[in-house]
Amino acid sequence: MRRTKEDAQKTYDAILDAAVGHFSQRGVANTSLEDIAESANVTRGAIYWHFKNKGEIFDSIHERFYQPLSALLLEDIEKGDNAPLLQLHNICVKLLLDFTTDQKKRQAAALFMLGCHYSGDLEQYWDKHRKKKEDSLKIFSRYFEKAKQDGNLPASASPEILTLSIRCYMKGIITEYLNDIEGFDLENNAEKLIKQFFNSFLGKAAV
Amino acid sequence: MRRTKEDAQKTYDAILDAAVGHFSQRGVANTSLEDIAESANVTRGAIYWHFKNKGEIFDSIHERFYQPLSALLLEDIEKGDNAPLLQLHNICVKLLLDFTTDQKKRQAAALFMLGCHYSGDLEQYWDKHRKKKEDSLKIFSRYFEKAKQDGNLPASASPEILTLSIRCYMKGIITEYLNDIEGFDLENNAEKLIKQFFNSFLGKAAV
DNA sequence: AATTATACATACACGGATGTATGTTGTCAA
DNA sequence: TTGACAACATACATCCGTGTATGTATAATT
Repeated sequence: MRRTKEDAQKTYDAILDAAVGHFSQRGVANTSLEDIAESANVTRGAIYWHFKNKGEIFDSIHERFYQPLSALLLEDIEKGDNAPLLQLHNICVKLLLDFTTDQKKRQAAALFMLGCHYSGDLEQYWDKHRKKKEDSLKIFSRYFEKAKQDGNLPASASPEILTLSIRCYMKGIITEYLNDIEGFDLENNAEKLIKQFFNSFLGKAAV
Repeated sequence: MRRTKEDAQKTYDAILDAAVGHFSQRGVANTSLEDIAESANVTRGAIYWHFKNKGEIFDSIHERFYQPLSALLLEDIEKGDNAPLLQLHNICVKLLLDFTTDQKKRQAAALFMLGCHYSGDLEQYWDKHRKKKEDSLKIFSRYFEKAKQDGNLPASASPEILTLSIRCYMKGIITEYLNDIEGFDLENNAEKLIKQFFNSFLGKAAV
């Protein structure tokens, strides 16, 4: 039954895919390794060969999910558009609309935003995952600081509050959507919701 | 060992208090009835006498938490202020600040917003709990509809989008706060964040 | 005052999940 | 071609949580 390296990589990926599906739907704690193994068409033996335990699967999923996200954000900010607020507006809309089409992203987001309690076995990953999250969120603040420097923010508007605000807003939209995907028409409302936000400190013509 | 009615009520409450603590901190699935019993200074026997199983504890917590919340919102809207937007602004700030002082509300919110997956044993409560949530959220829309009728909204502003927007915003603020209570200075930022929202369709002088 | 039902504590039976130990087979290197 | 090791599958031991059955003392009932 010994497979080639590519075969092994396939089962590795299959295990992660199966895990993300179960984790996002039922939560990490409610998912047994047998559940994952069955969905991946392997046995628990395969899982224990590739991973130390369930926590390591969880952490591997996090890496696979956050790396492209961080890369996307970094790439966008360094593209250096000269209209940072419009740029931020667009990437927020893009991020939201991505969820409507990409099931993998939906599952991963549901997992890390709703499906996991960093307690017990997962507690050891809390600091690590939080730092990665903070790094991504810091990028958001750069858009506002840039806009402030360019004089595109009202003097009364604070980049710090705006950063916190858009962060919470995005989080709320995503979690409310993920909580009831059928009942939340994100596809039609994503841009309206984001525009609503940017109207709060800009004239409507700005976006 | 047979206790009086009031004694029984006390252990009932102690069980719920203990349960909400564990549930919010470690998640429902990661909490055993033994954990709850120990914190409540009883044995699992007491729990099984008062509740059918863990799911029923979970549901009882929901009732104890949502009833006062719904009542508060209903009372406020029927008070019938003639400045509905200011009224909504104020109650949003109040709801947020409540979390900074009331640990019980914090725990309950953390439980239902972060700590539970309505799968397995809890699946049966999903519809019921979602309907209660929807009922509370409908109240939010009444503020905007009232403001629209009074002509206090720009013609371009849609009450539907505004309702969805404030709902997501509040959800995001609360979940981000609960996710990292130490790192999120809600006490100082609650009003700033809410004002930030209401600036989107009112002059800054309005609030 | 005797009985009964209440409000639990204790004890037990069971399944299910985990982790490990061991078996098996194919692959690749020498 | 033949070890040797990689990539699993299988089998086993153990523990933990649940649910229930039973025990028990006391409050309420009569």
